[in-house]
Amino acid sequence: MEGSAARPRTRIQTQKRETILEAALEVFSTHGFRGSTIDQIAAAAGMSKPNLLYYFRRKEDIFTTLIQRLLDTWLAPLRELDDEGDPLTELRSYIRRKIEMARDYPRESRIFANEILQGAPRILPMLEGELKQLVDEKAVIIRGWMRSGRIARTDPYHLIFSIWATTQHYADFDVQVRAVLGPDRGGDGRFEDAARFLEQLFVDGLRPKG
Amino acid sequence: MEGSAARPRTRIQTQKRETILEAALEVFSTHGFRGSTIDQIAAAAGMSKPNLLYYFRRKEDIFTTLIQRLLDTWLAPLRELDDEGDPLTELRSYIRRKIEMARDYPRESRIFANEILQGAPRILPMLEGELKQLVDEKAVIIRGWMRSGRIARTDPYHLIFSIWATTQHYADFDVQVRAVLGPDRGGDGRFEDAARFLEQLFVDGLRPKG
DNA sequence: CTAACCTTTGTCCATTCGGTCAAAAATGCG
DNA sequence: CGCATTTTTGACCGAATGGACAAAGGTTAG
Repeated sequence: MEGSAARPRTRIQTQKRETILEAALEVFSTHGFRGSTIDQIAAAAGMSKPNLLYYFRRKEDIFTTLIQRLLDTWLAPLRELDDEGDPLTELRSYIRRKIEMARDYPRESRIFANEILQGAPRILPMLEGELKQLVDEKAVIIRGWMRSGRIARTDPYHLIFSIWATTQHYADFDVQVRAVLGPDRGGDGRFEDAARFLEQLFVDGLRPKG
Repeated sequence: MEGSAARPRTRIQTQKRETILEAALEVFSTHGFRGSTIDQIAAAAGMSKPNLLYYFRRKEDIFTTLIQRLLDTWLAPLRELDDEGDPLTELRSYIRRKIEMARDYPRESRIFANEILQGAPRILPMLEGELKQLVDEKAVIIRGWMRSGRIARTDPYHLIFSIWATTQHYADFDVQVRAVLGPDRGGDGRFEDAARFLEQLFVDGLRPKG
């Protein structure tokens, strides 16, 4: 049977494909799609290039499979934003979850950043579809909070963008963050500091006036 | 005489090197260093590959020359942050300048983003040197404003990071921003909307309490 | 055991890419 | 003009890369 079929049958296939995707995440996230080679991924996965190509016919198949799977994980925090909750608490939790993801899953963040930076040639449909739809939904919720005066009136889309930007910054631009903070402050504490700063900024910035 | 010498003598050399750097900015900013080819740059500059290599011996020489020149432009807005001015006004102007740069010079932003995403292999010294030094200076100023109670107490480094992140987001992730905003709101107005949102967020978020 | 199927590998190929080189063309100068 | 210097180009090279393929090695069920 064809190994690279969409639905792997055997346990060994599932497992090896998993190994490959993990290796691909590592490689793609640091070099981008074009900068990564099949050999690198194969080496990281501990197998030969032809063997890897038995499980995924083309380099691009690895990438698209990987990124499709990642998108769900990546959007999970926003999905959890709850209409029913207290607005400032909800937003604070969202920020905290996003910072934790930047800390714990920086590769996932970087792989998206890399792709989008280059014009999102392979994932534009996802951005215009799944992503836009989710953001539209949540923007309605946020606007509702604003209308009822529970947070300050502002643009919900740019609010979401700014949360994405500030939190993912600590994954995507980690080298720069550490370079600027220097050896003293660039340690593990930087995520906690960032979380505190951002929660303060957004909570104070969004607290309803008057 | 050797064309690729550090100091070009003739007018034609200066001019052609300029043409190459402009073309390189275009190419590097969309594909990153590794993803860009000398042929692409040569084509964009309207000359043959060997001719380009007459002016710059190696691909990396083009990149480092370009990025060294860009750094000054890129840091100019932060340099202008003035000790003497009114804190909130100064920060508001800084944000506005940065948004304008994201709108008018997105390629410059992307070239840095690309490089840093990949671990800043070619510019790490600049980040640890020039950049860190400038940020350290400005952090002192900002901390002074906090001490005197003119803005809320918080972490000046993360404040600067968050301004970078939010403003550059509109250059680096432009495709995503436009995809999410959709055809209606994704037009030219998005930068103005972003500027308004960010000024409000930071001014309200930093206004001294009590 | 053996036949059918799954997995792995060595080898090979066409293309792309960074870079070289020598020769040709253009330019500047006395 | 005539010579020297600068600029441009076509041809070429070795290394890297994505991918194909057939043969070899394993595994499993009857």
